[in-house]
Amino acid sequence: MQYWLFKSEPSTWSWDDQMAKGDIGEEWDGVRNYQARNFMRQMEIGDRGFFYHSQTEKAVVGIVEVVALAHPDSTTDDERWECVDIKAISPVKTPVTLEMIKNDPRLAEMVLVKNSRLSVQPVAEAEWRIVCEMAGVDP
DNA sequence: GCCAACGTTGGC
DNA sequence: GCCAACGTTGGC
Repeated sequence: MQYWLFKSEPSTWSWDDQMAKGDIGEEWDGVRNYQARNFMRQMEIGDRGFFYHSQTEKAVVGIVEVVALAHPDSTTDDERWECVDIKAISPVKTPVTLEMIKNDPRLAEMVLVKNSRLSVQPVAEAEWRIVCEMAGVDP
């Protein structure tokens, strides 16, 4: 089991949009970055991830689960691009803001801090537990 | 709205 | 295969 972080602009695809899809989930499409795509190829069914709102909110707002392995991205004919499907598991009790993450020295190595532009990122197990604790959800 | 950081593209 | 130019992202 691995952990991930999915970043989205709420004006494009928000946590509310994701929850509205229920257990069926939705493609994490639109990724046009090789690093992000390669991480999605590594994902397995049942892997968990944080749903992060960039731009206005800049916070982890929900927990998601991978429900489909990487497959061609239906929004393009370009066969280079693939994506997984994810479904919402639960919202967090307390959104964990980027500021909170930056202020915790234990999270200084998070990709979110080190490479803020990467839209799909791996999360270390220790980081997962710490952020879950801050968010008030079970790891 | 600005700007820094980064990734991608294309000419050589 | 290098590197300059360009486009995009995201924090501030």
